Amino acid sequence: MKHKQVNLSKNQQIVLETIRKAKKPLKAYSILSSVKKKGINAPPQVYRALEKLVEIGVIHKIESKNAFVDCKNSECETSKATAFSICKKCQKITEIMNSKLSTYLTNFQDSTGMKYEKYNLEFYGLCKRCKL
Amino acid sequence: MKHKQVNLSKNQQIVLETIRKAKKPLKAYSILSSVKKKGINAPPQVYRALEKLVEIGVIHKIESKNAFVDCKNSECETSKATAFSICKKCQKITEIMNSKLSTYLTNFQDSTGMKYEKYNLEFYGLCKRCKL
DNA sequence: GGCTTGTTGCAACATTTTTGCATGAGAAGG
DNA sequence: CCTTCTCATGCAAAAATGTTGCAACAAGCC
Repeated sequence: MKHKQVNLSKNQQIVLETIRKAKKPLKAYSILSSVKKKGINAPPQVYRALEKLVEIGVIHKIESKNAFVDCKNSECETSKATAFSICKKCQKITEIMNSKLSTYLTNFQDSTGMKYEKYNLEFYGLCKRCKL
Repeated sequence: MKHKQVNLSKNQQIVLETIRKAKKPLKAYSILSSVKKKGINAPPQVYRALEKLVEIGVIHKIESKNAFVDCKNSECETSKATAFSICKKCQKITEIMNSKLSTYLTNFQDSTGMKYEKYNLEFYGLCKRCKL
């Protein structure tokens, strides 16, 4: 799977690297402490990088966890349609890539006449391993 | 529409009342300042009440906003399946009650074999009024 | 009464996120 | 080559959000 490359600033690259190397979603301060050795010392530098990375879609924010994961889906250029499964026990988080689901949700229309541009869906449950 | 009633403690009732009277989602600290006159003075009292209220399903948390709304749907006894639309401009938030959607999502199965017990979906866009 | 269980109140702390401002590096245009 | 503009940087500080721990209280029950 090929990673997307855009013009990222130095800080953005460092933060993105850190998230990509992690096996699980990272919180902002855990990112901060990881990147201190690389010269990023203060929260705003991390938050600014995260904001940009989310905007261009290379990472996603897990809203219910305040944590960030990299997007494994080379198709999604912006984070307009995201879905995750979250194991309540081991906290494992997986991005759901299911075209039927995304088609369904992207085309979903409610009764209020609102036009949706973006959605985020988070499922909770027990993963295969924890279910035993 | 009838409101659910369970054995709520005093603080839980106060917090729930406050949320029900509000026309929009309330943040925890805004609730706190509203209820100071009623003798709730510190964050834990509010957070504990919120936690319980979410658990029994009478309010929901809008994860991407850290805000709480009361559940208008007398059917939903626990907050196992929630969907909201959020206007990016006016911030108006509406709970989506659509049985097709909830059936679809409740029965959704991804490829990892995980069993979902709960989901939360948040749509973003422009509401009818802001679209003009 | 003594025991348990759950709620309350609160101080203190921890975590997460934002603001504001001064500096610096690089592009665009004269 | 110099100015100007823009955007990224670095950082202090604060604001906003959420948690822990503990002491007290109240209600039920044997």
